[in-house]
Amino acid sequence: MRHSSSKRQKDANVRGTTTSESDLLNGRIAKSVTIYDVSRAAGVSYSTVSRVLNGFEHVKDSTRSRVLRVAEELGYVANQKARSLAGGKSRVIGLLVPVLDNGYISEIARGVDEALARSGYDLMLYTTHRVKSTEMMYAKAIASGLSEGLLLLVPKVPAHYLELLRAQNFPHVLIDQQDEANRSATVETTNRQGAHDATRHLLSLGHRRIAFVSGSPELSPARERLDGYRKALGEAGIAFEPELVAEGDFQTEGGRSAALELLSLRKPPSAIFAANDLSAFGVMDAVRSVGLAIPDDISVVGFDDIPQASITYPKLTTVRQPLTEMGRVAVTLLLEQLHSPGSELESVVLKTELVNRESCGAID
Amino acid sequence: MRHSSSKRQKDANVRGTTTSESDLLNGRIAKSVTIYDVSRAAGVSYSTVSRVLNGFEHVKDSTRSRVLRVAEELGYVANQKARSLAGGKSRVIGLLVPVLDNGYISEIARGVDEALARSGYDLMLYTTHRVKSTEMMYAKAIASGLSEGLLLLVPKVPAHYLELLRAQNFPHVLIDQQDEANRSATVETTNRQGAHDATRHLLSLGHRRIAFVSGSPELSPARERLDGYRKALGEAGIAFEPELVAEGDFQTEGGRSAALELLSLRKPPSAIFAANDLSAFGVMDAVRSVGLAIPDDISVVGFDDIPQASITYPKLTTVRQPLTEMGRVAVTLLLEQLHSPGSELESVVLKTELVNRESCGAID
DNA sequence: GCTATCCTTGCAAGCGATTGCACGGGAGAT
DNA sequence: ATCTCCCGTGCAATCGCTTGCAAGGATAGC
Repeated sequence: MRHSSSKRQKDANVRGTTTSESDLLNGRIAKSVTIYDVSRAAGVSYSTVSRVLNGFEHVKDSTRSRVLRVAEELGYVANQKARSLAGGKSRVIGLLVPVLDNGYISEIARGVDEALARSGYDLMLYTTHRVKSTEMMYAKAIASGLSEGLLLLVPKVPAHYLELLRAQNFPHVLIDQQDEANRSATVETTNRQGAHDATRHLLSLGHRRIAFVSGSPELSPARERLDGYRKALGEAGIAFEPELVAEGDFQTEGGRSAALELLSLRKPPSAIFAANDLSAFGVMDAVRSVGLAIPDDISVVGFDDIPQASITYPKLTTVRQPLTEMGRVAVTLLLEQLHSPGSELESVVLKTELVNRESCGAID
Repeated sequence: MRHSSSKRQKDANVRGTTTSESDLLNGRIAKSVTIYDVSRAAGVSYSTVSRVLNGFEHVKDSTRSRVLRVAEELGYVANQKARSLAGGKSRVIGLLVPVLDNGYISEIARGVDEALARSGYDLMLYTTHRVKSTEMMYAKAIASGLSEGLLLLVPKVPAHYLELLRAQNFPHVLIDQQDEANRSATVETTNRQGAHDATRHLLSLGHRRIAFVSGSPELSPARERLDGYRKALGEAGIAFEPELVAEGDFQTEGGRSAALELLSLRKPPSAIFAANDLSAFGVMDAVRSVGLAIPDDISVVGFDDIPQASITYPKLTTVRQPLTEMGRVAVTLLLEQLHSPGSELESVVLKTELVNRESCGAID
């Protein structure tokens, strides 16, 4: 029953000869310094080292500081794999995104990254590449077991997958997505209100025929924005005209073709509100391609306020979503779950805000 | 000496009662399925399971398929932590970037992500947040030991850090950055040639006073682009005028102020070549802010061809770097190092290409 | 001065996997 | 028919770390 210790002993010796003390002190870390190395150098047991490193309480101060000093000297860095395998924490959280190609996602990711860095967590980035394969996501994110928690910035998370996360009690937060079942923490924005604001802005400028380029209707934010648009119209006593709503897909190309469609109506709109900035860019391009000017002939409004929105010409008037803030808040929510497992699930709704730039003009 | 096996035995039994066979078959994966679970269910030893899972050769076909089937049925997914701890591969590679806020980086990251996904690797994203702390990077990327290799998309990698990587023989690839010592694999583009092409394009349009908004001079691509600009000028018999070079920083703001400076010269340029697209956007904005038109009064050329370049108005003429391709190639290079450790370090130089859009006009 | 209690610390077990070594059995060689 | 040799498989050890349990020492209460 005590062969284990002798095994360790031998092991330590072997390593001790391979990596000489001087090598270590030289900073020429040949293999890697383990807690055993530290424990030997500090003259304590490895469990004591572990306790010190994990901020355990019952350790004599002198011991603690000695261990800390030695660890520092040897250039010890914890092996996260081993640490988490043994039941400790990996300090890694995963971010699941569809793709990496647009400002919307990278801005949120930036917020996530910042907040994570501040809390000493590392970021594992999982991309679904727009493939909705439950198996893949399951396997990658949870079972491979590298991350302690998961941030889901995926348009439409398969219900089955969410169930899995809940069943396993795996900490997670949905970003910019409703949770019908209300059993997951979420971070959303005031989509309806934002769309309402944008539409009212256009109305206040004198526009009466305001078109809407929608997002993919199966996504809740897309539906909410359409709602906001209709509500504002209704309040202004303007009848909703289905022909003024063209279906887009939150992408530039979809915005372009939707706009082309709207522009070719026998009674074209004087303003186009796009469900997000990306499609607004397509709208702008389409407007110009038929020889119209922005904002003189047509006003355009977007949604999101991704960085590109302020470098277009004219600069895009849009509804700002606090993207990086959303990322940061999501991290906060996730960390709360991690730190106090039993606690109530929180959800946060962030405010949108109309950013008035140059793409809208008054009508007279 | 044989207590170990009995320990395993007991362990397996305990688990067997906790997670019943039916539970597993129901897909209600309570804890997590290990190779022990699979081995018991398949009636083989755990090492055989491991061999099958790792595609080892000497396993009877019938055994192999049985194990595979059982693993599938139980929903087994390898625990990467354990796997890599035990000496196996983690199938994770790290990408080190300064920040996440611009198209240049995310396009490359996209290429990296795609290539990685295709090869079944996961991506760990490390952000330096523009802080050049060797310690941090070292600790995060290598010592925490999660990644098998590292992709460095960092403007200026501290020499000390590179040394560390080499000393440890840690697989890595530098993206868009020269390696003076030539001891690391790199992926670069024809910066000099690209700048040369852009300048010649402007010359062919009749421009004689061509200004250059440089990038941060401590970065090799920035220097090379300046070189290409000067070379083209020289070949056209035009004297290099220092006042026509304004220092930028690869950011939009820097581009704006540099352009303002150039535009206020007593003999302002008729064309401005910016060291990258981001600064070109600043240039465009500055040009407009002084009441000039693009391309009628001033021609503008950028470098990179990030996605935003084609949504500006007018659309930006620029030197295209195959960004996603760079990411993909970097992955290829890294994977080669991973798979054949001893082999020669490769470096790749990708071709740039002038993309002629709308921001340049002829001079008459 | 002696026992009860808490503080410190060490040992062993275990996380889930890989892998060197060894062993039994069938195929090919003589 | 006997001897190699290779094939297929199992056992034990190990990766680096966390943590329950237990023991020794110091401190405090009586």
